[in-house]
Amino acid sequence: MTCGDLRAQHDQQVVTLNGWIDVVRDHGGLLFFDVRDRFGLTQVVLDPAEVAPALVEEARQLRPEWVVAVTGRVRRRPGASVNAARPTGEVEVVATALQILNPSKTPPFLPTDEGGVNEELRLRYRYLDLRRPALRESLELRHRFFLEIRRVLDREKYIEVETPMLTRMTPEGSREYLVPSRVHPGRFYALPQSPQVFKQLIMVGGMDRYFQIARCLRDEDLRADRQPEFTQLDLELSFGDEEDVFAIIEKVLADSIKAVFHRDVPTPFPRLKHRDAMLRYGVDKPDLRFGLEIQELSEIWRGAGFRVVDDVLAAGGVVRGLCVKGGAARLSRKDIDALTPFVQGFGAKGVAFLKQENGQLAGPLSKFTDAGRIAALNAACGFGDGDLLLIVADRERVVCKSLGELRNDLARKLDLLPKDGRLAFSWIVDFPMFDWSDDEQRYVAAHHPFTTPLETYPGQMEKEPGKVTARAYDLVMNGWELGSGSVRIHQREMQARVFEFLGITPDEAREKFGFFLEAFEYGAPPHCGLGLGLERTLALLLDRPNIRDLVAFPKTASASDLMNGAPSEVPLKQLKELHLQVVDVEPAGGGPKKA
RNA sequence: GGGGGUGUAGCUCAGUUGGUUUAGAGCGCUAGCCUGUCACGCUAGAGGUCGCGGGUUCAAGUCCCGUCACCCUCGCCA
Repeated sequence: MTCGDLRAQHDQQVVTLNGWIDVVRDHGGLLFFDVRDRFGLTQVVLDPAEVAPALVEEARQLRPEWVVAVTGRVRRRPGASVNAARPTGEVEVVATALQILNPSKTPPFLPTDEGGVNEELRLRYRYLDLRRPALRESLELRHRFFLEIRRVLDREKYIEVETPMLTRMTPEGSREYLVPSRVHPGRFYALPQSPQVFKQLIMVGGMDRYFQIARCLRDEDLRADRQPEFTQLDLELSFGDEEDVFAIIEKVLADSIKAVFHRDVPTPFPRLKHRDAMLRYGVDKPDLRFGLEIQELSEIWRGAGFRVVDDVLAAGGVVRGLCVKGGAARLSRKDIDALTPFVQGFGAKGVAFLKQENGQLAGPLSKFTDAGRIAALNAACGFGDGDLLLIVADRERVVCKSLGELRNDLARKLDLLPKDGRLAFSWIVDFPMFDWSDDEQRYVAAHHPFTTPLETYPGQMEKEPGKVTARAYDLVMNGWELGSGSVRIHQREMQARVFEFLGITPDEAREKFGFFLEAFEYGAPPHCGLGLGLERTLALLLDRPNIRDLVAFPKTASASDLMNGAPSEVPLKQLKELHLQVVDVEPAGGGPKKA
């Protein structure tokens, strides 16, 4: 019997409840307390007229968070004392025996504290935080969501296969956590940034349809939507293509979101070419819940005499803008001025604007705007009376980033986000195969080097690498990247060409992933797949601003665990065993450093 | 590595231009009273190195410098 079970139908039953004292209401004579467990809350009553004085005395010692076992008889509450606000509010348990299983110190915060508690404190006492309803709900929904995903995939003939945590470092990709080998001096395992290599080998191994709810670890700087370890739905299938991946992922999400959250997910998800996403939304993870699309305005402003614009266009840059309908009145001069430092944060020089109010043009662009340009703007984006046009001129990359971030910022400020809990999923497709790296002065794989390039003619990769698209795709929802995947290269020759183009020599390739390439010489099937961040998905479904509350024991932005103190120093003896020596370490703790 | 924010009682916060009484409030805690509460109520009490270190000043929670922790973010995250 749990603390959430009892109803009027249990009247007169003798039950024992185990749980935590939630609150005590001592009336001097009558004494009430609520016993709480994961399933609910039940009121217990002691009446001095009915029970032994010793029992009442013992009950008076009770304090919040003590752990008890209470035995008593269920009874319907007298008329006016029914509490309709609680599922168990029709009944109470008349205690006949009380066992204190464990007292509790006064906790730094109570599960019943409604208001915000400092997150640092919550993380330090995470086991207390877990008693709070919000976190309990998160973990229960996480459990049910994962369970549903497994059910759907099982029905679709996918099998879950676990892959190693102690694995081999992979070149490229994110920074990895390393684990020193005791047995092999100077050698290290890496913790997997994802099961990428293994899942492809599982395809070579003939499993046909694989998935895993897999832990991934990345040693990169953290954010609200990034933890050093997180959980992915990792999936791979053989003898299929993009369409099969889209179909199964859409099914998994639609079915499990319907089952667990009772929300409808319309399928198929819309698809957007990467190039169009960048043009229209400035980012590769657009929030499609609102419009306010970016407008290409280079040709309209060309030759208008605006020096900044002319210089940018002459240097091969672009001019783009956002047309804020009704924005002339909604954004004050002060609001608009504040946008310049905002976009400067993304590398732009500033924002120029044009306002039309009662037929009058205003703003720095007005003196460069003749009637022809007004007409052109009207045709391009419907710019008219009462509207505000914000433009950024710069290199394309900077313009995209600035306007993309500005678009999201304005959506918040102008309240453009629908409040209907809409889940705007989309597939971003046709990614470029290669990105030019200024740092390394070479092309790097945009997704990863096992992604199939899609050449428009043989040899395009070598001739026009920047124009080759990749058979890679991202899953985006409400402006968050939830997952990404690709059709993998399964033929040795194509893999060799990609490596060669990336400047990975055959020797290097053999040294770094020889085992992987070798596998592909033994009958690798065509295959493709995807990895989907499950905490991010849950955070969006539950409208949580960060993913920490989807994880039982999360880490801080500096990758510390405030509860157990990880990462910790280790005894010298252990370092020696691992053939490690720590150098250049600052004195530990917050004390002053020795001169 | 860069930018922004926060740090005062166990918790959530207030604290004016640097100075007035002993740095406050609510919740929690402790004690007493209370027989139908359910955030029980009433009365009283305890509880503070103002994150830490330095500096300016007759005087610092308040100003300056440094530092630590946490949050948000840019870079980064194939």
